[in-house]
Amino acid sequence: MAKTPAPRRAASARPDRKIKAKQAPAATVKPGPGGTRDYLVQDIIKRLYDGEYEPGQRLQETQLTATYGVSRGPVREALNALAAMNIVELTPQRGAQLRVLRIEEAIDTLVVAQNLIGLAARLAAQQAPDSKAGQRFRTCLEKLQTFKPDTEGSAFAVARDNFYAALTAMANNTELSRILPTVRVHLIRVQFRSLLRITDSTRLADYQKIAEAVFAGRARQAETAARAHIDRAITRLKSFSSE
Amino acid sequence: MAKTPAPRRAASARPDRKIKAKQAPAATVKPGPGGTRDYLVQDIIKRLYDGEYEPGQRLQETQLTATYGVSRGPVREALNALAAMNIVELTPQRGAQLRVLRIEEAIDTLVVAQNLIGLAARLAAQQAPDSKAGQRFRTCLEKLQTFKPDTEGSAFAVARDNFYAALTAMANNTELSRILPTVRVHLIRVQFRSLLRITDSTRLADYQKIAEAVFAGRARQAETAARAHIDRAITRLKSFSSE
DNA sequence: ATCTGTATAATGTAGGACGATATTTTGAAG
DNA sequence: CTTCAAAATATCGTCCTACATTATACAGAT
Repeated sequence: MAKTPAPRRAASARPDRKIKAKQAPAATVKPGPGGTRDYLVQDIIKRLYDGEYEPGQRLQETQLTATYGVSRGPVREALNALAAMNIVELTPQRGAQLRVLRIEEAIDTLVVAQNLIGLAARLAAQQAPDSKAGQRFRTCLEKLQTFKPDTEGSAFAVARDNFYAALTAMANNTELSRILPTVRVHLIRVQFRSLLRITDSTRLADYQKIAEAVFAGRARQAETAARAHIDRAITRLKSFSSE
Repeated sequence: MAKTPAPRRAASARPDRKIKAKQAPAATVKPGPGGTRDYLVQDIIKRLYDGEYEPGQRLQETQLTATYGVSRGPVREALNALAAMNIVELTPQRGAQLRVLRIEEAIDTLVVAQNLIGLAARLAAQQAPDSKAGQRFRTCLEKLQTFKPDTEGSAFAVARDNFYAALTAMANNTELSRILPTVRVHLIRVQFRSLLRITDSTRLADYQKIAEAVFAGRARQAETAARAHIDRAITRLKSFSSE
């Protein structure tokens, strides 16, 4: 095995990887008081999804300061927020590094997501299907079904996020609403997209099944369906981790 | 004579609650580089457990700066970290306020905690009991048992935290280890101490039962025991919320 | 070649400053 | 006297500078 080492600072160990320093000064952003940190967080996530930043890349305060035209204070706060979301890894005196999920960690995340989303489905099924949240959930499902089964890209990702968000909202559990968005399932898709593609073939049917159980008020069945859906991804990843 | 310091943003919504400012200068702390923020977080939580801070109290940066003898930077970072843990509520331009849970929110939190801790117990039971994490778990259990059944205060809270942390560590799921500490079950105890006291009578037995199942490798039983333990608190709270 | 000490770079924190904003207080109008 | 509006005040959000601490890189010694 090659060294596992975390190339500490400047990837001197692998000078090959030239992470192109951002070039776009990004026109100093100033969305208003209190919004700077959130903007940084959102933008860094966006760039990560867009491939502009890649897992493993180090995020240096000075560099971010220059990129966004803000001072170190908000930058540090944004990095702390990202660390709380498990998107970056903070090491004392070493700064922030975009997290790279080992496949085992991805499985761990999915296992937790499986439980929480299963819980959400169960709770949602116990709510009135015709409530405002229920109707929103129905709308999100229909939106999802407008996509072809093999659709890729951010449009479907957004629709899926909305689907889960609506499911969570319908569950009507404040703590669940707080905690579920911090489980960064999407990071897994960013990193393991190719491995998971196959499991996507049945996803629309899965969503349908979950929704039907929810609307029928069958809590247990809704939970089972949700868990089964995520279980496909887990199984798929496991088959690669054991190789 | 100038009137009392005119509390700036006195909780206008509830002016009744008299909050006394802390007085202990707390001797400037300097645990080393990188440790300042964590120390602040831990100490604020500790004071909350000890009743020195109470839910609803506002935490002002200037005041914390004076109390701990650190600058605003680390204070702000600590407050952000506490917000990520849902211990304080941050409002733009209004600062931090120790969170007050409505009883329904407390129940929501316990429901989520029930699932996650149940998951932790199940996973832990599937691990080797003699592993390093297993031994640590055993140690934490023994430590817990040294407390009298009706113990109150931060010492027991810390021991219980360690117990759950050890259980989680034994579960060997990185995502669970990240997410479970952000579910602040103990805040509920701080706020609803009187309502939950009765359920405390059996807690030591509950912990024992969980640990036994874990060490015996009975995953299902471990999960059930963990869920049952938290279910007591949920039931208790529900009986008050429906009144 | 490996080890060791120094130089360099980046983080962690301090402290001061200023604009923006929420709250309180003051003042005016009814 | 009550109600509403404007001024006063306190606190937050951000910027800036500075310095100590610490990890890394590099050069020199063994």
